[in-house]
Amino acid sequence: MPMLEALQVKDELNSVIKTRVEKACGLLDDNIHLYPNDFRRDAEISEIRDKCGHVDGETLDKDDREYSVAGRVVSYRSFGKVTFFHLQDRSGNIQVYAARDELGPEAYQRFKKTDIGDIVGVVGTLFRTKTEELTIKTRGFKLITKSMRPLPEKYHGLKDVETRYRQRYVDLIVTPKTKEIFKARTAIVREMRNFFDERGFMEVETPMMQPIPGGATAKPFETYHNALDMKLYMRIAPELYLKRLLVGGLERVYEINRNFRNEGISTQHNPEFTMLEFYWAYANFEDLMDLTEELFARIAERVTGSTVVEYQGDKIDLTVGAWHRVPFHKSLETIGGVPPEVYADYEKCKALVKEKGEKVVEGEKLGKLQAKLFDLLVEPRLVQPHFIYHYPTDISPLSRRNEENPDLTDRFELFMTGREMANAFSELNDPVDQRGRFEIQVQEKEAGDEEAHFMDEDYVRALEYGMPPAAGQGIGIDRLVMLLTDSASIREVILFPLLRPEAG
RNA sequence: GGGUCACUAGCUCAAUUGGCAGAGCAGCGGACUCUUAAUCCGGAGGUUCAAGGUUCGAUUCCUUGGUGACCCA
Repeated sequence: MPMLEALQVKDELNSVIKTRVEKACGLLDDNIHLYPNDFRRDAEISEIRDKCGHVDGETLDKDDREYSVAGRVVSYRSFGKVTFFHLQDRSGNIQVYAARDELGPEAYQRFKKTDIGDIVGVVGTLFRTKTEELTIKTRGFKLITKSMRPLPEKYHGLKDVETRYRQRYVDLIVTPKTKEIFKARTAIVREMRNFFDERGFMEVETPMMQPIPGGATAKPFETYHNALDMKLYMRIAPELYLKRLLVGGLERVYEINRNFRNEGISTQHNPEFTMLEFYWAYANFEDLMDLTEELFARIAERVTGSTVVEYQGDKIDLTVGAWHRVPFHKSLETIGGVPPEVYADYEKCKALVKEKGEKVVEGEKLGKLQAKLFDLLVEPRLVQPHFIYHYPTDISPLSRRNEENPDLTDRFELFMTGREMANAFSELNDPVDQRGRFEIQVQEKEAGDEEAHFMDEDYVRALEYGMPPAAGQGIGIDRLVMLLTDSASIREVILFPLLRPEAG
């Protein structure tokens, strides 16, 4: 039996798979194609439900309209001469009834070889069972794709998270919530594009492989181009390229794409993640706050049906106008409980950071210490949406200085559910100031800070041509999807999260 | 990077103080024409994550490693 050997997976041929392979061999012996591609469906399951979900059984019995549907067999209940099963396509599930009296003995005998997990095509009319369930009565039946592996248990489903992530294809078949999350993810991104397109923003794509990684404080992945004999970095942010486009006169641009950061993995961090970044000429960071409220409220409304969303037991109010706006220093004081005489004093600030168990690196600036206090004492308490604005200049190397206090920048970060959701600022477009800030970053890099910025001469040159005043923002798409799908881990909203190779 | 926990049949889970490794579902054979976690009868299914150690005897105790989850940094 060459088929059997050909299908054998050398170390995984358990008895269930073996039985299915043998069954497949039997089908081939009867000249039944295991993987035909000539069945054409004329309806998706949700269309049938939309059309006939409310039609009563008597009316259905008078209607001899036949539907052709295709999908995966996900359950099976056989009574000998009659069988019920559920068929699942991308749009939903429907029960199917197959009876020997309807199909004829030979066809029914062939049908009985169907396994759970097979993809089949069914042609039939609609009726209601004794329990009033809308059901397709099979007149014709065809195997479309033979499944060699058993699906997880029908009642408990697939519980093991490792298997769910590694074999997402199985998870998508058997866990309805998984499919919902990724449909929501697509809807969120689509809504986001609509929002910016309507406002005259142009979607662009900028390099993901960059000779100089920039635009964020993060450790990059390194790679190498052989033909050019050149070291490259996977981008940590598109920012500096998008702002070059402002110099070029595009004025309103956005990009939704992947960033890569060579840092730890957690329930909130995947090494590759998706960001929206957009840049808006002749606007400032306060305009961005208004726009952000509109954006979030609209997406939440369209995707979940409400501007108040439930996240891990908290009700988060995204309604326009309900958002809080608090200056960075004031948030340390009123939310973090750090008095001004402490956060404004370098030594006292350093002592408090150490007391809270965070280490202090030699030569670290006051702004960085304040940011550490913020992360420890303020961020976890920001459950409802908060714009925290006027960040210290020395941790904001690409932001425009505040006109009244040059030690602060016109920058905000957006927090909710105790985590950062967005980072935004009025852009620094003074090339002299920008060069100076890069130089300070380079010094920090030389002092051992792996996350400090590189000098980017071409970016400074671009600014020297003149970049219009602008505001720009980055929003983490994965975290937004987590929020709107009530997902506790970022891995739930990434189809294939990064995992170590399987053991063995 | 540190800590805690988990890993047993295809899936979901048991296994007393260290004493023959089990159940449900799926699958297989049989009965069954309205079930939906269908039901009934029968049989089958194991490198207990891996390697080593202690022991007469290890799923269980110890060591090291692997993978994952959660918490902390």
